[in-house]
Amino acid sequence: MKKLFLLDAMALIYRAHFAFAKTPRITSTGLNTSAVFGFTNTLLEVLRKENPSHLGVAFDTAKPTFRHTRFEAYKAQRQQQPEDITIAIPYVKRLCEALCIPVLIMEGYEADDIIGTLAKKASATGGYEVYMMTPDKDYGQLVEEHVKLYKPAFMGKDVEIMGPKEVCERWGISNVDQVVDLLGLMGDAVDNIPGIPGIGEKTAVKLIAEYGSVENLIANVDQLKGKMAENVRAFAEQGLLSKELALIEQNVPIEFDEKALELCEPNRETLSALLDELEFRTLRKRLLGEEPAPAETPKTAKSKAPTAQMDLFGAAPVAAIATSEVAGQWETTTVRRTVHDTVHDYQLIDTPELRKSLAHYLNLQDAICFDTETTALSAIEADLIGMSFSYRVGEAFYVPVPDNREAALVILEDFRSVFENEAVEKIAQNIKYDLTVLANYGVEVKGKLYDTMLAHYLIEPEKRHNMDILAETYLNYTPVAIEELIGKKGKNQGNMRDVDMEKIKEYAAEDADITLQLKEVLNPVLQQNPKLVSLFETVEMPLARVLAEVEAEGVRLDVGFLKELSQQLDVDLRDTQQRAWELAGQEFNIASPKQLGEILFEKLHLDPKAKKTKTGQYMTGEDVLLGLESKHEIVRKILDFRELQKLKSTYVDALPALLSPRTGRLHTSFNQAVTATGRLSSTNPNLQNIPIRTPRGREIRKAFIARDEDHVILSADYSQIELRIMAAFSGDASMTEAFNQGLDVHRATASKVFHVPLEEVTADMRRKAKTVNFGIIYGVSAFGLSQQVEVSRTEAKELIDNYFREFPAVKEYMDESMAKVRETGYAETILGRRRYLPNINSGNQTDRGYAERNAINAPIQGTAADIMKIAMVKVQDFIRREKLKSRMILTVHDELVFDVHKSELDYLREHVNELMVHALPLSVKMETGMGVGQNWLEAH
DNA sequence: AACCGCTCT
DNA sequence: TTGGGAGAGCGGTTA
Repeated sequence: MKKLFLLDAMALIYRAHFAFAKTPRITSTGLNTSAVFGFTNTLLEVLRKENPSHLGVAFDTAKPTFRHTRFEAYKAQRQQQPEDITIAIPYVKRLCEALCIPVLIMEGYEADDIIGTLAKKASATGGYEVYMMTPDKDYGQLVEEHVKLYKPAFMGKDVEIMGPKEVCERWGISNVDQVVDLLGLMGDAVDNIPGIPGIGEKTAVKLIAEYGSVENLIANVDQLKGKMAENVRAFAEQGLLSKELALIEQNVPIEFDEKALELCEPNRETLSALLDELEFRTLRKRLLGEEPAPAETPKTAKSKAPTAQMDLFGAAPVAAIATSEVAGQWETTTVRRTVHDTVHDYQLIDTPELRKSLAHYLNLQDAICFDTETTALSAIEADLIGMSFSYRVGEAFYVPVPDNREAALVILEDFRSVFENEAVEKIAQNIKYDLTVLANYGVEVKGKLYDTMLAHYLIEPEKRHNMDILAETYLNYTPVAIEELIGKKGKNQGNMRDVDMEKIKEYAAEDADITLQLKEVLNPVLQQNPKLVSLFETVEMPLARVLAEVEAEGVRLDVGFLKELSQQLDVDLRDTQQRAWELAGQEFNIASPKQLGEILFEKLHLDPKAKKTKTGQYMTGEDVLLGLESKHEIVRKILDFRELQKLKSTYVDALPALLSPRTGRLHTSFNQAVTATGRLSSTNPNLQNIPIRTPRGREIRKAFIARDEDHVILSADYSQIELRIMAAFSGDASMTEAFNQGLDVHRATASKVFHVPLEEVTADMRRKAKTVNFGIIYGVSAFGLSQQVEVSRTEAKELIDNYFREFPAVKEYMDESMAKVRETGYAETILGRRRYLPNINSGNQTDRGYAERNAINAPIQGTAADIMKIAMVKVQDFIRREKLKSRMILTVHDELVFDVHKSELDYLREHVNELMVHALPLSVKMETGMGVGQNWLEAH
């Protein structure tokens, strides 16, 4: 049986383009090659894995198709094709030609019509197994016994091959022809098929299961009720049209030329030139087996181990350890990987002798790279499956760890000396995770730490920092995906324990190897900026250790209290909903902004000029609703409902579910490499957004309690840290003075701006001044300010003008900040943490404005983060040094929270205050606020 | 998956 | 007259 692959170039190009959206591949000449690269990889993967006998690549034409002529609206409002894609298409065509693959184009038809037609023709000959390669779902309609849908691997998902059975199961239909009925109802945003409003996938599947087709559904519309019946009636024609649009043409006047589709030899010259132009170095090497210029292999740190001869297959570590008596027991696998064309040597270390020998050699190194394999994403819950080590590029070792905890501890003992060796630097990607896992097995990792993720965070704070992306960007290498081992996420995700040892070894060892290589590449970049080196070594790396400890400590949660609160909220919620329904005169989903908007503005006509969002929905945000509060009783009910619903679902019900089964406590996870400014973030759960503003929300803080009767919660927060930094950076005399004299800075500001003595400042004046103070930090405009303070635009402008007149240095500082960014391209904190703001020179005023505000905010917010990070490191050092029973348990941007043993309260409070205030002295002094209580609320 | 809305500093 | 202060994460709805 011959094997024919038909590729939908357009769909694959689009997919590749968006897959690389966050970190596009750019050549030295500025050409974005993401789409071409993605497509090429997909194409080569098929050639390698599937070994087709025939292959063709179909494109759309730029000319209008029969769909355009038949349906005017078709693709009318389809968004403009991204420029990078337009540019990519000719390259993809050239690539196909160089690879001797026919390019299938037919004027007036789209790629799917061509593929549909050829698939049917090929299938009719009886000699072909046809695979249509595309991520598009509408191809489902073409599937038959020997014509299959081939969905390429994507974002960790495996390749998926769908025959008629799979397609029908996927959509819950009885016949693949019904795919078009489904699309007719639910529409398809990508292909600009409108469908029927209000019908999504779920509903469409249900309706087609019952009625079989769009036509039959329309004929039986009387059996439907409510909104659904209305929609189907009103949009019946659109539904039929949509179905027709979704139908793929299978009679395109195109010949099925078997000879032309046969695979043939690439044109090496054309291909070589093209790959050079695209700067696809690895691909070039792999396809043509030659390099334009010998690429330099990264060199590892100088090793103390005996250096062995490197042969082509890099058997160095075998020789290196051959001096030991266990030589010969090393099970060496040397694999020449076709995908990456990389030579490596990964070894399985699974006997006591091998482990001891490995540990011996690890202890001789200046630096080692390691990684842990575990059973869970959450480090707190994870069981160790194995560890990998590497100290020379291309060489790595994998040590499996048994399921049984006792046995696991025995193995860890073999490596305790290594982890606790102060003289050996430890390199890892996201090292906090590994520290936590090992700590749970009683192993403390000592010595200098080097986290490649954090190094990259300092180099490129706004990019992504996961290892796979770093490897692709800096090593031009695609590592084995974890999904290849345990499958995609979801209910059927496999357990790493069940995976073949050889595969785990390759995967795990590779991670250590790659991480080591990344350090070799990233560190020189970091070293170019001495301030970043210092920030990395004295702040970020020590902090990673601190965070691991804080996370592992966790917080005690009063579950009984939350349970009661939940029941109370439930009652209140029902009441509020009932009352809102009565006031609306009908039941509706209050949580649906869409339905709510319709009730408020179309049924109750609360605001004739209600604003809509860009997606055509009424805006129903809190500020809008507050403006309507006096118009109708229902508005208050809706605001109440929203508050209750938020509290219940996001906090009261969610938090207890996240308690650790192991410790019974709540362990957040701090992310040290996500924010653009240097702040930390907190997830699973986010403990940095626990309510405090409203009385009812505040209650939730009562659930965060001290560990027992001998402990209390201590909260310590920096007072006005960002404003103090602003005062210090600008050198503004009166603001500095206000702080250094310990005045209420907002009151002092009001006094100046409104020209009244301090004691005559009213509450309202202070409120306005406070808003301006905050607004300034963010680079506010008059309009934005007027919204916040609820004053007229004129008054807001006056306020700002007065402000700048009274605090001229602040104005100067803001201008200087922007000027500096215009000149250098980045904003910088006091410790040299950078944020790149290329849009500061953009012609687009929205983009430029955003960059300008960031030029002001980033150094301030970032410096506050720097200071807090230093304080945390110092405070934790103090707690360790003094061997206190008290623990740091949370950090919320400018606040630290402790679970304090009562006997240590005064001592700790005093030192925490000192360490925070003097963490990084500025010309404006810092102040803290401290509070103590049985729970987090009382501590404020 | 995108959006809307809402929580925090 | 519409763009119109910063940084985050999460739950619910909708398509």
